[in-house]
Amino acid sequence: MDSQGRHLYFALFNEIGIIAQLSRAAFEARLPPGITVPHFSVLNHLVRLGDGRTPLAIARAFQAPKTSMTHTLAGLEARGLIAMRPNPKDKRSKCVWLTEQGRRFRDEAIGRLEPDLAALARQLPPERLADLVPRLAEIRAILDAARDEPA
Amino acid sequence: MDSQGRHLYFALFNEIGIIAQLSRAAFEARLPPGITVPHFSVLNHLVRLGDGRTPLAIARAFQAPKTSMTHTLAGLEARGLIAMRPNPKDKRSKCVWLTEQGRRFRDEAIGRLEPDLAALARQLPPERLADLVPRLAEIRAILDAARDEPA
DNA sequence: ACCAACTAGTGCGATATCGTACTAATGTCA
DNA sequence: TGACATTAGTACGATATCGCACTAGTTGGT
Repeated sequence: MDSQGRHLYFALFNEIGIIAQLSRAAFEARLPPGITVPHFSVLNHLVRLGDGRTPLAIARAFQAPKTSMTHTLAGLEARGLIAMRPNPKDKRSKCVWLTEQGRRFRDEAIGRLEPDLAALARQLPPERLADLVPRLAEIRAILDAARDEPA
Repeated sequence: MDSQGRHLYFALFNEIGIIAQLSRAAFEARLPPGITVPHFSVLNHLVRLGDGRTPLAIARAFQAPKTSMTHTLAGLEARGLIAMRPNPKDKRSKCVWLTEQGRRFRDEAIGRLEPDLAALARQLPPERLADLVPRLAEIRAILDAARDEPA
């Protein structure tokens, strides 16, 4: 591959890395101190797709290492936003349940993000980026599949 | 904004976050231990656009906080890949210069990344994603502009 | 029923990220 | 020129990320 072709991929991942960084910082600026994007994302995930899932299942949904998820869940539990209960089907495992505070927290967080999302939507109308999500998902799937393959 | 509209933006930034994470991990797996993507990116930046820049200029090019850049540059200097010299135009400031090892290191790193890039290019031909880069750059610019604005 | 291979979760350690606060130097404006 | 605001870089501290290695529990083949 020549320098031109290489540069396209570098540029792509560079933009993606910067957007991830900037969007994360913007999100966290609207969340209470100590609450990170992963914290919120997990709450949101559980509200949208249902709670009672295992830590590993949640980690996989975010393509995140399970050790990172342990840490994120510990933070949520310490703040009373989730409760971890033993998994009756597998004694090694646990199930993650939302608490009342957890649900309320997620709703309030979304309320606080609303003005920024609205401002963003004004500059970037949904229809202008709707096709982006499936295309990015395709790239994500390719990278994810390549993860445990031979060199 | 309703739940549907919100979800589109959440999905977008979620995909971007995951891609950033996966691509970063894949990159770093091909770099020597202790060398991170930011390390490589800075070397690559200096080779492509010229060295002798100040730390702050480099930080801005990556939309990164200057404290993070201090840390990244310290790592590169400790490994002998760059040299920091005083800036003759401003005694507060410094200039970052590539060493011979730095240039060689960057070339070798690209060589090690080559097989993965080629494999990626097979699954994601350049023409299928060429339009993605400017569209992401637009999003990046919007987020960057929103950074220091009032709530 | 047994034992080996595997799996879920976590403790630990190394390192990255980045905000705050500081120092030294520069710019500005009267 | 003097005083004040601004800027470049860094030290420091708090926290996030994540690989390795370990424990407890499960599974599958015999």
